[in-house]
Amino acid sequence: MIEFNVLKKSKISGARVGILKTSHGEIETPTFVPVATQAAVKTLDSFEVAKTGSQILMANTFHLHLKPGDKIVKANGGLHEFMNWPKPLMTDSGGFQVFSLGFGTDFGTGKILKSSSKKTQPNIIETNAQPKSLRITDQGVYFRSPIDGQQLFIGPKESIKIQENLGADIILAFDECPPPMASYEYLKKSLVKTHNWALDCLKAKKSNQAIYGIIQGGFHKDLRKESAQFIGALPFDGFGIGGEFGGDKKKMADMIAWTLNYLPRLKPVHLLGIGHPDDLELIIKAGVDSFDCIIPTHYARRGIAFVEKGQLDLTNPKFLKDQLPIDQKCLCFTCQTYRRSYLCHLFRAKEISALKLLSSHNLYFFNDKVAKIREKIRNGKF
RNA sequence: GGGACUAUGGUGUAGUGGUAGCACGGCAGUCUGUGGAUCUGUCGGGGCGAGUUCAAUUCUCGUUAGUCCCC
Repeated sequence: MIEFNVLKKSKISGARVGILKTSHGEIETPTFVPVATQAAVKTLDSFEVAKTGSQILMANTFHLHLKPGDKIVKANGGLHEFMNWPKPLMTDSGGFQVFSLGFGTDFGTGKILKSSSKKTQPNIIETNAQPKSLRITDQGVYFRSPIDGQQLFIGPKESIKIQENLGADIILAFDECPPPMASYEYLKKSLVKTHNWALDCLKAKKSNQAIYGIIQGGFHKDLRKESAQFIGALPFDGFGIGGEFGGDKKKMADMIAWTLNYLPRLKPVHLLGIGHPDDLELIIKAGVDSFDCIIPTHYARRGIAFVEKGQLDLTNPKFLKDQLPIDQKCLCFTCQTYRRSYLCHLFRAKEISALKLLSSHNLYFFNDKVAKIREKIRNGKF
């Protein structure tokens, strides 16, 4: 179980600071949640992750079910013990992976539809369309294991069972993350599915883990409202907001704020999979308490370093002569120890230590940025 | 000193008397509930000098360089 207390609400935005108590410690909110899909933040061990100021991680039901198997994790004492991370954990339900494996693969798209994309026109996925490699039914999803091809099925009950075996502090209801180019009718029908699955998840859960219900609805205000009202009325411990929100970042923030209007605000709200540095202030002002995103670690592996004024591509040879740390004001291990020139060399030489050093910096940067925002909220300046 | 073989983008290699292809690489994009991935675009080439021919990277000769063998 968790306990959530809002300590201060901003008077100039929807932002708020709070404390989320779990049996593995307390989390200051709003907080960034690094992604540890396979029970690991890529390139870092749990001690290194802790040094980046991370308070909670998010592991993945789908991936861990396939490898090594949730029963293996359970036999090893659960996720906390397995990965030697004594702090709070949450697990994603696997719903997003269904999208990613299905329509995401078919259309070569992420969940966010880029306006510049010509291949993926909106409204091309009609009500009864199915992705090529899996089948989504009212009960759940049939798919083939990407590992050995065997037929598998995950529905709300299965997802909850897996998440109980994994043993995170916070688990998520199994939802359908609809493709961004889905028609209105598809989204409406998908929403019914997600809502029914939410009921099934609550019914199936036997553990004392906290569970968040997921709100969908795409970029339609009426569907977001309907979803928030339906899910918000159920006895969840918190809520997740998923899917995409349409258009630009401003519209995204407006849609999140709109959705929050229809949720009970005494419970924590997590925004799923959003968190580009340009999004941080917007989504916190909209009122979310936590959000996960692969960007800091994913971009780190491509050589993109986040700094106060934007980002640096450390694979660019111009940095070979740059004696400065990544960010002069940053107190992370990497910035205290190494220069841009050396990191640039490591990236260009494809040394794996480059990925680790930059992942560490980027996570520190994100956590630090959010910590500073918390401070501003406390001081009434945000 | 004599002989043989080879010479094509940055690297490794195809092929051809008429527009030189592939892989890797470089550069630029892409990336939001994970892709060290992928994808897209782009850069870049027949050692040098003669000859034959309408046309030579291709055929011939010379030259230079490299590799190997012999003395």
